[in-house]
Amino acid sequence: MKSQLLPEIFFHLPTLDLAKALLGTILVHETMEGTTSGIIVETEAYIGPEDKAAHSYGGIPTERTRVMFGPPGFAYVYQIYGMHYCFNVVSGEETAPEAILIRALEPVVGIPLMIRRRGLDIRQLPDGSWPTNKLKLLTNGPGKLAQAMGISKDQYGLGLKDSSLRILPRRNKLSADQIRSGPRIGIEYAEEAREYPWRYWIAGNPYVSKPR
DNA sequence: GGGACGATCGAT
DNA sequence: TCGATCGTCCCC
Repeated sequence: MKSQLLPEIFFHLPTLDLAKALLGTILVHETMEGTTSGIIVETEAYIGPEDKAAHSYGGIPTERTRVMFGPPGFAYVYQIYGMHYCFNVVSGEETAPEAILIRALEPVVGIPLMIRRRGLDIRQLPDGSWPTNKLKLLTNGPGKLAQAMGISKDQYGLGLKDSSLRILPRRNKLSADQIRSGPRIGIEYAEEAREYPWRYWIAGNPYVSKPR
């Protein structure tokens, strides 16, 4: 039987390739409150030290960014605007401080727990399904999905291959025409780097934060 | 020690 | 378009 875990080499893909390869994989988090999971539908690559938008720009590690300067496949979690957390997959070898921001998920497991963590009022339809227009509010943005998944600084540095926070393989490979790309979000300050088309998402997926 | 700011979100 | 809210970073 095929392993349910990703092979170690997966995380050693070049960062832009890994940012695309992560689309369609499953992010799982097991906590005391319960388990949640979702399909990764949107990613952004940050390629320090040359990328002015990357926290590793300039190549000098800080206490916050030190995990980016280690091997790939570990969690880089940081707080932004004093109130939100963002979750990243460290990529690149130890000489390359790179990471991939996970920007949106399609909820799969633990939807009631996600709803509770997000403080929203979302109810099942009479047929037992969830309304997509409401459900997307759980995880269509990096701060939202971290809150829904229960990800905070406590998960900083966890190995993503097989710990309580892990990424599992997708069942079917996405074809190239199912992947879209464009400039990254919220980095207007980054001069020439703001144009780099390093945001990737699944075409037509309703859970993407900014569908274009 | 102090000041400026941010890979966001949600209300207006 | 704007305010919330505070850890991080960098300068003094």
